[in-house]
Amino acid sequence: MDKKTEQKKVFLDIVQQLRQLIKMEEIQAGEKLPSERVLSERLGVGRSSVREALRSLELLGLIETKHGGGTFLASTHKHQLVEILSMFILEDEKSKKDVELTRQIHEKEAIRVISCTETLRTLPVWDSFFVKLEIEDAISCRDVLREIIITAGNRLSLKVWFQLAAYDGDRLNRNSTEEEKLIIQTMLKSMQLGYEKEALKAYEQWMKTLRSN
Amino acid sequence: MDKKTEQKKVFLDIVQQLRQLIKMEEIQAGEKLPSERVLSERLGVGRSSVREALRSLELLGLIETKHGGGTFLASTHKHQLVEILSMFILEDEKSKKDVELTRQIHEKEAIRVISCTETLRTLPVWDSFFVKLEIEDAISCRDVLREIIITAGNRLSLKVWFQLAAYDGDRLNRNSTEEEKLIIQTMLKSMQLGYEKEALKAYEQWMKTLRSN
DNA sequence: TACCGAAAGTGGTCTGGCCACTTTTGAACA
DNA sequence: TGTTCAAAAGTGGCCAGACCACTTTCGGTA
Repeated sequence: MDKKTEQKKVFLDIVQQLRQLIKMEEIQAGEKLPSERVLSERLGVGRSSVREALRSLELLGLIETKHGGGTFLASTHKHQLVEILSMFILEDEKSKKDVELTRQIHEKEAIRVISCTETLRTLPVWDSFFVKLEIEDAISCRDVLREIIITAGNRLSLKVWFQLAAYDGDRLNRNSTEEEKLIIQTMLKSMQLGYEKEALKAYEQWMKTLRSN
Repeated sequence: MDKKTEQKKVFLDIVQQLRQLIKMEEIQAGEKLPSERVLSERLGVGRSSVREALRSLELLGLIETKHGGGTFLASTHKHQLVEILSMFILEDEKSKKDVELTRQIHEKEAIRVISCTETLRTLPVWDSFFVKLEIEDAISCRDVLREIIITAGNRLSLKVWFQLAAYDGDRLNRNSTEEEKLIIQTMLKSMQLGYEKEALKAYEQWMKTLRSN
């Protein structure tokens, strides 16, 4: 059970304790954490060790710091993770392609899940998209995909997706063209009706269009 | 260098410089990095700042440190990432289920890719598994899945999978029962022949069996 | 009541020190 | 010549204290 209670490194231990502290004191996203000096005293460790732990979490994007202001629990979607990982790991073109493909893996699975789940595919939110697609000018690829992934209900998959989507954000954030909107409508319609195959087919077409633009 | 010294955080700057250093000096995975004191001097910053950067990368699993020995560029598959993220984000049962589902997303996609790709599904490696399944006693679920993901060729997907697989490793590392071996054979055979549907069906059955044991 | 400036609080960074552990070195030994 | 092993050097782990830059807080003045 306590598999790693005998942590060697203090800073890893602090990461653990920080987690407990956040849970105990019910610190919500965006709220302030105790100051470095306070943490140092409460946990009985040096301030530099606390900083090592905090900096680690910051790099992971789990906390944010404001010089002179304090340390705050991050509001989810601001992970530097992919940026850092990509700096070290992904450098060639093949890797960039991998990022895109991996992102699409999660997107496709979400479409499958929704198509096959009565309660999800009949959600009113999809109808709202039809309205948006006709009325609003600014609908980005990302908006639609995000809703899909969120609805599919796998939070971890969502998290991975956010990171990957942040990586080649330019293309995703661009507003959709009329051609794309049509494809999106087809896809959503198929999904609503539970036509998994058709929905995925439309999705593939959509991605193809995105690449060419 | 193009130092964009907009009062950015030194430790983030160090992370960048570290990356360049690794690239410049062609430090390979497993090889040693300069010591903290040397880095501190070369980069013209305090040792504590260097440590904050190194500890961050350590938490990400990009480097490994040996007390008294030195700091080493990590040999890929040892990312603590999921563990840390899950500590903070995934705490309930639902989340554990998410980990499993997310892992399976990548596995299924790999099976699809291989099934649909002549050059991949006809690889001799699959035949070798049939022999192994019959002769060797110790074949773990993980062995088979890993080969599948590797063959599919998406390195990022592989990386994500490694992390997720590490998360609930107990079940994956266990040796396969005779029943499971039969299912695996069915799956591989279908995959070899390009029968995507059947392969996935066998896969689902396999996972179901795993859960019940 | 509204405003402003000083004080307090907080993160950012550096220095220097001590400890524990690993690797290297070199001298004694076989 | 080759081996062994203990001392020395190298390295990470951790802490205390100091100073700076910035933000927030708070009390007094207009």
